[in-house]
This record gives sequence, C-alpha cells and structure tokens, in this order.
Amino acid sequence: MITGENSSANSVSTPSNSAVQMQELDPLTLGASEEVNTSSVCSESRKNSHSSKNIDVSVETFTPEVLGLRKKSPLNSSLYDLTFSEHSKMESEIRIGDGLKESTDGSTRVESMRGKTNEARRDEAITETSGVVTTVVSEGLSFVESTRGIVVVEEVALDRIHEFISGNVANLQNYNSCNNTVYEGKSDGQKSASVDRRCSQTVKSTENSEIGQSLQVSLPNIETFDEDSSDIFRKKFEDLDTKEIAEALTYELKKYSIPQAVFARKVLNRSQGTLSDVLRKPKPWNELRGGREIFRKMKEWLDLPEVKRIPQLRTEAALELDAKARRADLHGRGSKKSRLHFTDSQKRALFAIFKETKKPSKEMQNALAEELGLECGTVANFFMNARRRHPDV
DNA sequence: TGGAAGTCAATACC
DNA sequence: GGTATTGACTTCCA
Repeated sequence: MITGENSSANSVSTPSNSAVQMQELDPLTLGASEEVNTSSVCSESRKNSHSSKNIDVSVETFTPEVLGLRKKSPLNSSLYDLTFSEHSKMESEIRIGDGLKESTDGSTRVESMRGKTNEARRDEAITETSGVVTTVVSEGLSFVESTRGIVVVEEVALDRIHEFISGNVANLQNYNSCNNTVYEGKSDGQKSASVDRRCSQTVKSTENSEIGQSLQVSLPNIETFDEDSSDIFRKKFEDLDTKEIAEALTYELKKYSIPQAVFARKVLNRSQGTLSDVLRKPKPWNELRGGREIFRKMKEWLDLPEVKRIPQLRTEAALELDAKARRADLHGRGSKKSRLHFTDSQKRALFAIFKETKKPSKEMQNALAEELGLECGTVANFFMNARRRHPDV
C-alpha cells in the first residue's frame, strides 16, 4: 500500500521556487519534467503561487507492479493501465502521468495525497504540475475535470465515462490502439483545451462492490475521433466553477491593471457591462445555457501562461484606447441613443407592484403604463429585468 | 407567443 | 478612467 506522508525528504527547487520533497530522487525525471504551474483557476491557489510560496510534496518511489500499474506506453509517455485490484476503495489517491515516469532505476514515482482534503489535493495538483500530462485518480471527487492538463477521475466519473462510451461506441475508432500524448510541447492552455480530446488514455479500475473486476475506459483517438463527438464528450462532463473563475479573473485583471473593457472586447468579444455583470454575479454552471461560453473563454485565458497572456493583452489595451478615441470621435458627430431613466415616483410605483406580483397581467401592465406615462413595452421590460435582477424582492 | 437568458450600451457612480 | 447599473434589444425555448 502507498505510504508517503512521513517520508524524509530531499529538497529540489523548481522553476517557480517550489520545494519538492522526495525520497529516492530521480534527477532526470525532475529536471526534465518537474515544472511548477504558477497559475490556477482557484484564486486562492493563484495567490499562493504568485507569492512563490514553497510547497512541500511528499513523494515516494514505487515500482509500477507494486501499485498495480502496468506500463503501456513508451518510457516517456504518461499512459498507463491502472489495475486497482484489491485496492478498489483506494485508501490513498495516486497521481500518475509523467510524474510517474520510469526512473533510471526502473521505479516509478507516486505522490501520496492521503489525508488531504479534496480541495487541497486539487489545488496541489493544479499548482505543482505543469508541462506534464498528469492523471489524478482521487476518491471523493464527483466529476471529471480538465484543468491545465490535469484530469481528475473518480470511480463515479469512470462509471459515467463508461456509460457514455457504451452509448457512443460507434464513434470510438481505434478503440484501444492509440498511445500518443497529444499535448507534449504545448502551452498549459493548449493542454487544457485539448485534454478532453487526448487519445486513448486507458484506465482500469475496480468497481467498489466487485473487487478484482476492472473497468476499462478508453478515450478516443484525437486523429480519428471526429470533432463533434469530442465536443459532445467535453460538454457532457464539463462542470466549471463559475464563481472561482470569476474571482480568479477579477484578481488577475486587477493585478495586471487590465481594464474590463479591454478584456471583455478582446478576449470575450463582449461588452464591459456584460463582463462586469458576470464577474459580480456569476450564475452557477448548471443554470447557464449560452452563457457558458463566456466562462469557457475566461478559463482558457486563465490557463494560458502569464508570459503569453499579459503582454499580449497590454498591447491590445493600447490599441483599444486608440480605437476608443476614434469611436468617441465618430459618435461625437453622430447621435447617441439616449436612455430612459425612470423617475423616483415611477420606480417606487413599479417596485411596489413588483413586490406584490412578479408577473402582472397584460392588463395590469397596460394600466400601469398609462398611469405612469410609460410605454407598455417599458413596463414589460421593467418586470422582465426585475424578475432576474431582484429575485428576492 | 410569452418568458427567460444573454447581451448591448448609455450613463451613473466611485 | 474604470466599474456598476440598468433599460432595451435579440435569441432561444417550451
């Protein structure tokens, strides 16, 4: 069984100054692949990473056989078959991937995360790993997530994946044949974007109730799996934390003095007001329809390495200022559509009615419009807007 | 067709 | 100057 919490440790500095404490260090593996991700969707972990806080991670060395892992791919591939034989409930969670590369001595590294909260595990996984393909198999997480090249799979999720694949087997070409790692050499963001489409990650897991049985899950080959199907797959399991994304983005924009207007226009292709609204009042993912797109874009941007996204946006900001000046100049010559503003008495009357009834009849709206000297459409708009903006009134 | 969701854009506000 | 608010428009869906 995996025991790692009490390991004594050597300390290795990573590019972002994190200290990784290990037993039986494998310098080749560390030197080549242990980059530390300095960004995270979670604002808290983002703050931590930006502050260059050292992170201690217990790492032990195990052979694949000890872990029930059967290496399937070439040495540098992250793809393994997992067989959770008698450890179906997984007392410990195992992180595999390039972090599990075979060492020069033929052993395999596994980081034990037992005893930590799911959030802690996820934050660590996000914060510590970069430039590698990492799979986190963690009991207690209830969804499949792709964050900066990290896939979190739990048995419940595996069941769902299996169920999905069963229903879409026609789309699964080269079912068990592909072994490629698709995002080697890509940026974090690219990895994240493509993580759901990566090819043939094979995971064998034991059902909770049926020890010894294994569930084989193969994700399709990116080369042969058509885009529509991969989209369906991605969207089926997508479950973004809109609040976290909104907080993280607000933090980033402030930190780098990026105006909402610039970000909204250049990255999201939306207006400043729209961005402000969703940042302040992000709706839960499951309540969104088309509004999910904006959060996907935010996350994609957050997933980009800072060196890439910040200078690019600053350049865009300068251009935006020029464009704004030109627009203002044009508007100055044209006419701006002025906006109606309710008087205090109109507002009081409208809200008084709204308090009583959220959906007044057409007749009532007409009467109200006449009484207040407003258009019927204006009154209808008021109630429409009030229902979503003041649901608690 | 009405209502909800998504959004724009004017403008109030800090 | 940047952000928050909000009246109105568009799109989607039942």
